[in-house]
Order: sequence, then C-alpha cells, then structure tokens
Amino acid sequence: MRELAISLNTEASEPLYEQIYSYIKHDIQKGQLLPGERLPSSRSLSASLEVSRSTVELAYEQLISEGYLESVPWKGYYVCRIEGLYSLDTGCRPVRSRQEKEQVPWKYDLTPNGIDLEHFPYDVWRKLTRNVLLDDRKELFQQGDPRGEWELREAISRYLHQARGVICRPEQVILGAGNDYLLMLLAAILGRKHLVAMESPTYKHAYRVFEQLGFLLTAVPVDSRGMQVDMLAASGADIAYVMPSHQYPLGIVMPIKRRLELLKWASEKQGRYLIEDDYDSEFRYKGKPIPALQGADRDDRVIYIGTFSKSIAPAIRISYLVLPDSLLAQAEEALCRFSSTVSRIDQMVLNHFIRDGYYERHLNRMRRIYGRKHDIFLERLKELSGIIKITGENAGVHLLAEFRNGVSEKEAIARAEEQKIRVYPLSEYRTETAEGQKCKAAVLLGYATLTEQELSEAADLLIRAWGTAKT
Amino acid sequence: MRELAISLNTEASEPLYEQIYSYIKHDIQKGQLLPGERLPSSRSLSASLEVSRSTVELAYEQLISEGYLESVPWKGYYVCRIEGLYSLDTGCRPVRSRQEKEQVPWKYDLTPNGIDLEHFPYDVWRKLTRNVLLDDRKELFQQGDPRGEWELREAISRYLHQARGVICRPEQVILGAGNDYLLMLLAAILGRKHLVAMESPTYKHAYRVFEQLGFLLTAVPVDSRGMQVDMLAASGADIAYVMPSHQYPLGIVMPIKRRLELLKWASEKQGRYLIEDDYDSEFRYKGKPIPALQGADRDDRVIYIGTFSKSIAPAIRISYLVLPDSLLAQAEEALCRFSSTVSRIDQMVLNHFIRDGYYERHLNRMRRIYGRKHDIFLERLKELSGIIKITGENAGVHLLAEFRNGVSEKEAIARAEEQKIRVYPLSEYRTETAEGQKCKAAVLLGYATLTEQELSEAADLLIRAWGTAKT
DNA sequence: GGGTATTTGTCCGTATGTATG
DNA sequence: TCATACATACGGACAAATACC
Repeated sequence: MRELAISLNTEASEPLYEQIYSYIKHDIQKGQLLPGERLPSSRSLSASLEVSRSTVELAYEQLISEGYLESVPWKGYYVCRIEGLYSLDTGCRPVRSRQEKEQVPWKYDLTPNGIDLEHFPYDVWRKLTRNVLLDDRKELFQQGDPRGEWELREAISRYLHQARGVICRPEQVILGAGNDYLLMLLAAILGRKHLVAMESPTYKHAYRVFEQLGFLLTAVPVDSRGMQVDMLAASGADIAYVMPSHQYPLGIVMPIKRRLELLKWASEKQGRYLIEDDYDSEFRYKGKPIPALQGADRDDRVIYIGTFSKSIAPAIRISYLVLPDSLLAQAEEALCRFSSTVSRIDQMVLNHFIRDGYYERHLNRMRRIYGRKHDIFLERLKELSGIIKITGENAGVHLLAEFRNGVSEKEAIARAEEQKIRVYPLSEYRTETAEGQKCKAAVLLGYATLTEQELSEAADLLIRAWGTAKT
Repeated sequence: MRELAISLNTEASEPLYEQIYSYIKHDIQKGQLLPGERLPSSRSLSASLEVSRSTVELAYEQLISEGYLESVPWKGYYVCRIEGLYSLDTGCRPVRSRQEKEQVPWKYDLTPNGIDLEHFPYDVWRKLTRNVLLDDRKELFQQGDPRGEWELREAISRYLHQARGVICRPEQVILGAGNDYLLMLLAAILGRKHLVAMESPTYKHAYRVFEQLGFLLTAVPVDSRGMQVDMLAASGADIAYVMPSHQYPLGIVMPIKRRLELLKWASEKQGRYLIEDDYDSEFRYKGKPIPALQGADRDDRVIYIGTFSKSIAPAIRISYLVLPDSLLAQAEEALCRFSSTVSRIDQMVLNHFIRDGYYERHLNRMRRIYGRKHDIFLERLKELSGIIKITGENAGVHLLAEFRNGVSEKEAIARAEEQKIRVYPLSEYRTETAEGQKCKAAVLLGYATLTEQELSEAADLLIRAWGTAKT
C-alpha cells in the first residue's frame, strides 16, 4: 500500500471524492500507477487525507465502474489492465534507449579501461558479504567514520606498505567512492587556487574532473621517462599529477632518477605537492617492482591515490587517498563537512577480503592471467613488428601501438573497424592546453576483457587490418 | 605470501642482502609486518627483486639469527613474536582512540540524527543481497551508469510520484552516495557563482558543505510557516535551499500558501532555483500529507533532494537528486566527468527492496513504531507543559522543546547532562551569517534511537532535570 | 509452525446541505 | 413553509485474509 500524495482542496466546489477520483484516474492514464498495482486501502487513504472512508470508497467505486480499478474483497483495490493505455506507455520507452546508442557490432573491443571479470571470486565475495551481514548487523547500518572504517584503512595501509613501499599510518588513509570523489575532496583540502600540472597525454578523465572542480590546469610533456621536470618547473605549477608506476596512456614506468627529480622539485618550494596516481600498479610483467614515489618522499610532499576499481572490480567503488602529515589537519577540517561516501557493507567485505588473504590470492591469480594474455597478445602482434612499435608493455593491462609506416591514427582505427575491432586513439588523451603539440600516430590496445582465445583472434584481425602496406 | 616492494640500489655500496635485511627488519620493528605473518618465499622474492636466491636467503638467515624471523621447513619464513615490540605497537594506538573522545557516560542520547535500527529487516536485506549476488554476477561488477541504475531510478521516480507527488521521469533522477556528494554535483551543474539562501536556523551540515563548495551564502530567517519569502527576495539570492515538509531543526511544515509564494519568487526571474530537501518526509503524524514542493512547480524551478539514509539506514549511502528539465543538459555535461559513487550492489539490492514491496512495508512499520514512540514521549513530556513548549511534533523523529521559564539553553543542557541525558542545543543550527539574530532557548529531542521503555525513562529524567523552578 | 492482532473490502446507519415540488 | 430526494461526507460493525511474533 503506497501513500498517495494528493493535495485536496476542501473549499473547492469540486467534491472531495471527485478530486480523489480524478487524481487516481490521471495517474493510471499517465502510467504512474501500473496495472496490477495495489492502491491504498480505503481506511489508510482516508486517514492520510483526513477524509471519511466513504469519500474514498465513493471515488474508488467510480473508478471501478469505469473499469480503472477492481476490488478484491479482503485484499485491496487494484489497477486494471487496460489495453488502450499500453500505447501511451511505450511512447515513453525511447527515452531509455538513449543508453544503447552507436551500436557498431564490434567483434572485439580492446578497451584500455576494462578489466577481466571472468575470474573474479564471486563466491568468496558472496560468502564474505553473507558473513558481514550476519555478524555486524545493526552496527553495520549505522553511520561510520567519514574517512572510512578504521579496520579497512589499517589493512590498506599495511598492504600499501608491503606491496608498494608506501609509508603511512591508517590515519593518513581516506576512503572515498571512486577517484573522482577523492579528487573533489582534495580540492576541498588544498583549496582551488592552484595551478595543476598534468602529464600530456594524460588520463583525460582526471583532467576533466580537475577542470570541473575549478583548478587551473597546465600540460607538461612527457619524454620516454615520464613528465619532464624542467618543463614542470618552468610551467609555474605548484601541484603535479603524475602516474609514475604506469603512465596512462603511454605506459611509461618512471625510472628512479626522474622520480627523485620530481621529489626535489616538490621540496624546493613550500606548498608544492605531487599527486601520485597509482591506478594499476598491481600488474607488472618485467623488471623489478619499483616502489611508489610516496615511499621515497622525505618531505611530506606526495599525495598518493589508489583504487580497487582496477584490481577488483569497477563496481566496487572504493578508492583511497594517502595524505602526507602536512595535510592531515586541513583534511580533518574539510572532512568533517562530508560524510563517507562508501557503502559500509562493501568496506567491511573488502576488509575481510584483504585480511583473509583473498586479495593477495586474487592479485596473484590475476597477475598470472593478465601475464598470459599479455604474452600471447604480444607474441601474436610480433608479426606486425615492422609496421607498429609496441610500447608500455611492461605493466598494466593495455599496450600502445605506434605506427611507423606513416599510417595515420584515424586510418588505423578505420582499418581496425573494418575488421570489427575497436581500438582507441592516443590523440584522445591529449589535453586541451597542449593541443598544438605534435602527437604520434598511435592507438591503445587493452587486453584485459578478452580471453586468450579471443586475444589471439583479435591479433589476427589486427594483422589483417594493418599488415598490408599503406593503401 | 605478500609481495614486498623493496627498492634495491645495485650501485650502492651497501650489499644487496643487507638492503633486504634492513628493510624487513625495519618493517617488523614498525609493526608493518605482524608476528606470525608469512614472508615471501626466497624463490618468489628473488624473482620479483631480480636478485639471486642466495641473496635473499642470506638476508633471511641474518634475520633468523637476530630473532626476527623463524623458518618453518617446507612451509615458509614467519615473523617471530617479539615482546619488546608490543610497546611500540601500543604506542601507536592512542591516535585511534580519538574516535572515542569525550566519554560522558550518557544514559540516553536524544540525538535528532539517529534512526531506529532495531527494526530494520536485516534478513530481507541479506536475502536480497544474496539473490543479487547470485543472479547478476559479472554484470554487477562492471561499471554502471554514472547517474545510477536505470531500474532503481525508475523505481524511485515512481515511488516519489505516488508518495510525495513529485512529478518526474527516471531520466531526471540522479543517484549519489549521500547528500553531500549530490550537493557537489549540483555545484558542478549550477556553477559556483550563486548566492544561496538558507533557512535560519538550518541543517548546519548542508550549510558547511555549500560553504566548502565555494558558494556564497546568506541566511533568511524563518517564521512559523518557514522561510520568509519577502526577506528572501530582499536578500538578492538566486538559489534558496528549503525543507518545506519538515524544516530542520525547527520542524516547521510549510503551508501551501507559503509554498506558492516561494514558487512565485523562483519563477519571477530567470536562473532562480529552489532546492527542496525532503530529508524525512516519510514520517508524519498529524495533518494531511502535503505533497512535495516539486509537484506544484510549473516552471521547472525546483531541484528535489531525497535520501534513504533516514528511511532505511545511514550506512545505505544512497541519495537522489531530481533535476528539472531545464538543468538536464547541463547535468549531462557535468556528469560525464564523474562516475557513479554508489555501490552497484547496494543499488540493485535497494531496487529489489523497493520493487518487491519491502520498502513500503518497512516504511509503514517504521511509521507505526515512530508514531508510538512519538506519542509516548509527547504524552510523558506533557508534565512539563508549563515549563517547555513542544513544537515540530507533527513530523520527523525529533521534537523541539522551547523553554518558557527563562532557563537558558546552556543551563537546560547542563541540567539534562546531570541526569545523563544528552540533548542538543538549537543554537548550534544558527548559521554564521545570522549570528546577530536573537535565538530562543530551546533544545532538540530526538526519539528515534530509543525504545518506548527508554523514552519513558528519558522523559522522567528530563522532568526531574527541568521540572523544578529556576535555580 | 501456529495462534492472534491487525488490516481489509463491504455493508449500513447517520448527518448535513441543497435542490425540488 | 414543509416534506422529500439526492449528493456528499462521516464512522461503526462484520467476516475474511494477512502479518507478526
């Protein structure tokens, strides 16, 4: 029994029962009340509208006689199924189909953003969810710490230390629903009066969010080792957003020397900060694991951002910020104005997921799986070695294919599309302020979502698309 | 087996094994590696560090001889339990206890923000969660619509229409993790260059969030019918944030006439908007249900905000925004820069919770429960009728007790504290810009979290605290 | 799983105001 | 002016069905 919010006018000449009648009739005609739906009982509606029951009954009676309602004794009044109304209903549908626009029938979509969800330990997650819901119950549904559950932040700080060399205490960890939200928090913590330097090309999404948040932005070109620190210094920026462990989209792993230069830049002047986005550091195939920039920071200048969206699932919207001590006080003040955005249930489930060792096992497993996909894909693409140059292959879940035969990015994508393969243009990741720069013809090839079999086939199709000389 | 992110310096004079050794020792001393924890096997660590196994073994050997590690043959290396270290560990604890500050042993806490979680249908929620995790699986863990799941938005729009008279289509509904986040989105949609008028007193939290987001703010006094529209017009504001169905903290229900005045104000000039916060409209004990302001809006001037934090549980961080059509285009543009912040699992569970009728049943049940608590509390407090005047008792889950015997707010709270009852000062809700205004001596009494028995006792204690003449 | 309190549509008696003759 | 009929609105009683404990 739903409550109907009808506003009655006792003084109007129109009788009360008729006002009720026409309101409900209108709703049924507009599809707001669906066939089969139950109406409030005459008692409850009369109580909530503060009218007599017979008034409501009169209205219902009328609707029954007109075929809109039917009454089921001892059960309630229900909306009838009326044929003529269905056309009205379907008239509303097209709005929804906006979601399913541009239906190119891709055979394989090499998106660099997807992840492998085939091998997610669904059963474990369900089991943990069940346990969490059984054990904590009432406490779990109460408001929690705005920075996130202490236990989870502790688990994350320990994990970050051991896997990424991040040096932090749980107090420095702040959880949020996704990177976007954390960047908003950062805007609140740092204030908006900053010039933020971003790598060019960079993670466009973060760029847009910064823009939206009112930051001033500047693009600093990257060379083969990452952001060029001299140009960063020249830009006048006081905050630099970098992805040292696996630059997106280029896949550059920043060597130690450049990292130290960055840290030096940050320390040189009061108020400078580095934002280290460590978005897919979990996956790495070659070379030593380079610990996070944050771990080498001696002057409290690095703000570390990580996420579980890549390593677990995009729908688990839990990201984390590790703040330097120098920002903790400001964060405290800014945060008391916000409540935690992360589902507490998800937090607790994730907490157990990490603590019980499932996260490590999952990571190890995914490393193996992505590693195999990586190897297979790379191996098959070797056939194109004269035509494309693969870079960024040491980590992450995508490759960068640069064309050395003069084929333009646009043509490369068109040729792939002919084979029903979707690849992603590098040019998309250029930032607006760096529009003038030259941009090499290259595409991104994500291999996370496809199976090994599919990757092999996708590679074949790419060879067919790009293997011939320039048309 | 965790991965250790040790950064080795092959060129340094310090031998490799010693670098490994001191890193791990450091970790154990700092409590980052806990007693009993297993270290990576010598094989895996040597592989990931790209050093020889004997180098790792040498480091482990050293640690074993110093008592930090123990080796369990054919199983692994484990961190030893060392007595001296516990003191270090506990030395870190006090930081955490910050959460449990100001430990006044309250007997009853009449917080106006709490809700009754005793009667939440945990089993239903668990069952639905289980079904959702079983049915949707892979799809559920993928990234969803940034505005929220279509099905849930559809269910919400239908509910809002029927229960609150809100006129909207699912496209207008945007889900977000809590009101704070939605207000941030609004800032992105509307831009920050606005003067926002808030009721005085108002919901302080929202005030702070607006402030943080960079809005200019002004306070408009309320009379017994809500925000005074003439003063609003005089303030020069172009956005007004109002709570017509149950003003917080005063509990005023805005009569239709005032609502129409507000709508008229909004329509008078291009670019004006009303933000209607309908935070606890679900609970109402007297008088007709007045439909939401939004339903009476003919000029697309009302932005409606609602939440499930009050009606279901604070931990279910799902709130919703209903945007007028005039803002949809701007929202589309702003939103594409953000991802949804709401756990997709929670969204699906809530969707089923609403669709299967559990939400209505729960609301009906809570209405009954709160209604009984409301009646009992009010009845018992009648003994104080000469001393305090109760207002705001027609809706919501808190009352406002105004002192008519000259007792100051401060003293009233102190006297309640003597009886170990926590009540909340009305003065807390005044906004900064309205500091000069006179503020009546009054306190907020929330009755949601206490049982009927407890409420009766709490009322007794309040009578003891306030029943005597002014000391 | 079973008993009870609550809720349900239905039926009916009543009151008030208005129109009709 | 009075009687009658009708429209509108209110609330109590009944038995079946359901929800809750």
